[in-house]
Amino acid sequence: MKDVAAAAGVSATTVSRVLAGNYPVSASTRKRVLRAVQDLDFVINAQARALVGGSTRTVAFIVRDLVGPLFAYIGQGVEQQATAEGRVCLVCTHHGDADRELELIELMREQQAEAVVLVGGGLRTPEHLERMAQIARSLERVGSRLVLCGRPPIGPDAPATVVEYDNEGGAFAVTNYLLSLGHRRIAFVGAAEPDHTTTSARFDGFTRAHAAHGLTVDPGLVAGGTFDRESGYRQTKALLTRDTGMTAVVGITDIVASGVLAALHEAGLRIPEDISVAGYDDIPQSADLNPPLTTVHIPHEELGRSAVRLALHRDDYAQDQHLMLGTHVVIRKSTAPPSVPSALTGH
Amino acid sequence: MKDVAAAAGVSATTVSRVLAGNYPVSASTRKRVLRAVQDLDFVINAQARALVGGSTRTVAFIVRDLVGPLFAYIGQGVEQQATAEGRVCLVCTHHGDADRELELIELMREQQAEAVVLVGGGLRTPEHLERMAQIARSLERVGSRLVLCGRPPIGPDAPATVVEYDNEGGAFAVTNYLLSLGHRRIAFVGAAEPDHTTTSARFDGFTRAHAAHGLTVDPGLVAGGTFDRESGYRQTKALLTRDTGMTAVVGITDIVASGVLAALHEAGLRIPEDISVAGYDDIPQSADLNPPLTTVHIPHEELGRSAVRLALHRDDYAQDQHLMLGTHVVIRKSTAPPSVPSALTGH
DNA sequence: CTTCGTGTAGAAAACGTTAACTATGCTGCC
DNA sequence: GGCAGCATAGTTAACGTTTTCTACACGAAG
Repeated sequence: MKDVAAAAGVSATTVSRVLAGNYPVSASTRKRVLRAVQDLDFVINAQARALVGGSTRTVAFIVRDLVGPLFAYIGQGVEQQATAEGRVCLVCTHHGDADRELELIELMREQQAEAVVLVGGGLRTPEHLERMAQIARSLERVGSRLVLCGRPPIGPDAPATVVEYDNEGGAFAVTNYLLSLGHRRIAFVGAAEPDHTTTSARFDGFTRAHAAHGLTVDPGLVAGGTFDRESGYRQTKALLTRDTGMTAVVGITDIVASGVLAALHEAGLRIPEDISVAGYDDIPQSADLNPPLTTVHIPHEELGRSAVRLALHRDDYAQDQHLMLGTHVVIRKSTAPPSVPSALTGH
Repeated sequence: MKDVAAAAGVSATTVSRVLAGNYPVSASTRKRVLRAVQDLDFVINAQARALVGGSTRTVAFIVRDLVGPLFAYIGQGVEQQATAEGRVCLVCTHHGDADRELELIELMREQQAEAVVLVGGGLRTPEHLERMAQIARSLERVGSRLVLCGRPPIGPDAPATVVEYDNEGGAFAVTNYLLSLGHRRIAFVGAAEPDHTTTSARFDGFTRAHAAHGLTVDPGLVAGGTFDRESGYRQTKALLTRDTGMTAVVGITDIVASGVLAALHEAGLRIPEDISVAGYDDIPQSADLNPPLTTVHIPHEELGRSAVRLALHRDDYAQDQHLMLGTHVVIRKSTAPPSVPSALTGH
């Protein structure tokens, strides 16, 4: 910048003012400065500006993986809103490791991010919650803001913005839909990690729908596993060997459901004639699966956008730092009434 | 940091040294400092450190969209390698706007990113190439590095790291495969934007394979469109109304191919019995399409990792700043010999 | 007993920018 | 003509680190 100032025959302050445009500068001076900026191909140093200006104009988002379509869509929302608000985006992945997640938040605190958006579900043990609350307070102290996007609040005292969706309600709705079709033996694939907010909320909805129909969930129909396709495939294989009498399967995720579908196809079962399948998330490619998948829609992008919007304008939205967005079932071709409902009901 | 120093009864210099660990500090002093850091919940200011230390330890990657699975996988590679090298990742999207892409590079120059990775194909007009070369030089001047990931080099004089894959070769191979099966009327969907590197390379491979069989491409079988599913769907609809006699379709992208499949299904055509379909990219969900898609595999993640590795260690890999990774055809169920090959050959 | 080296600590300058303050030359008014 | 007020530009300090240089004490060697 000194070089530019010298080339234009002015002081550094004037250059700064021309670039920022927040102070009157005469037209001729402005022209000379701009000319020098061009000639020297000068760009401002964002670090130095942040150091004195107070804000880095940076939003961080921390996500399980870049490749999971759900995360990608939420991430897209975060990025778009951040860009729209003139911010730059930092991104990190933790691959499902809760401790790594905390480390990353710390790293983002060093980076002085204006907001740190945690995308997707997370661990919910008392210790982890306590550490998270502490981190939320640490962030607040440096003027940053913790944002939970797709995850329930940490606690009443922790300063955090929360934008979640009705996870449990969606699971209730899709399970209820299957039950209404006449299914009584519904498997749930992907129930491991009971301390994970997404897992527990979805399983709770599954259970509550059964209860609403006066039924209890058969533990033999509950399979564990992780959030990937491979897991859905393997767990379904295992279920099939056990002769559970299931007529429908709910995958905890569309990705998991695609593994479920693969295993069922391999076993020669027709979908939905022989067995119904439902997923969760409504990722775009669900419509292209074979058959197109019945699932629960989440307002992915809106989730990400709101997260950033609320966090950056938290003075304007002061009393509104907890948003719950709705979910709804999307019925496609992978679900139908069971073929011999009465015969199986009493199983 | 001054607070920590005061709390520990030492100077700021000493605190810095304890944290950096690059200077001998007595055990007792270290303990006191660490204690104060804990008590005050201190984190270093990355901006200030970057300002004096010279490096921001930041890698930027600029991508069309976060949600395209191809980009996501390459991005994943970038992020992983950057993290492995102790860097932090900045991400931006340009949604296919080439000018916006240039703006973003400029923005990343302000951010003093150590490397700026451009993911995916791009525009290739003379003017754009010239501006790009200029930007590459600008980046070099501030110690940063332009990295082209999945795009051919700008020119011999532009300082850039290039990690590309054999785009044209893959298109040749998959087209050649269809021709070998006996197809003679092969449509190409997604050929708009002829100045786009990805489009032109893939179309060139398509053309060259025809030439190798002594054939020329019928312009009536070449459909335009963009890189999304909707475009594949619409273009295929249009092709179907024109009675082209096509027995196979190559989608410029797996995403486009999924739209092609949808349109063909809707028209009541069986795949591959009535018509074959191939895609490009081998995104993971291609295996779950109906039917599983024959496509061209790209080493997505390796592409991203190499890009970062080469850029950050360009003194070690000085003479090796242009890498070309291989592609290969993945044969699945969406392709088969044409049902009445001889009848259509002479079309 | 001086001198030297070594281990540890601090002071001061520097990084590139902005903000608060100060200075200069005009214009216009009494 | 003197002076208030305004438009424009410059000076200086500050942001939070690291780095370079300097300082001090202590033990060992001559």
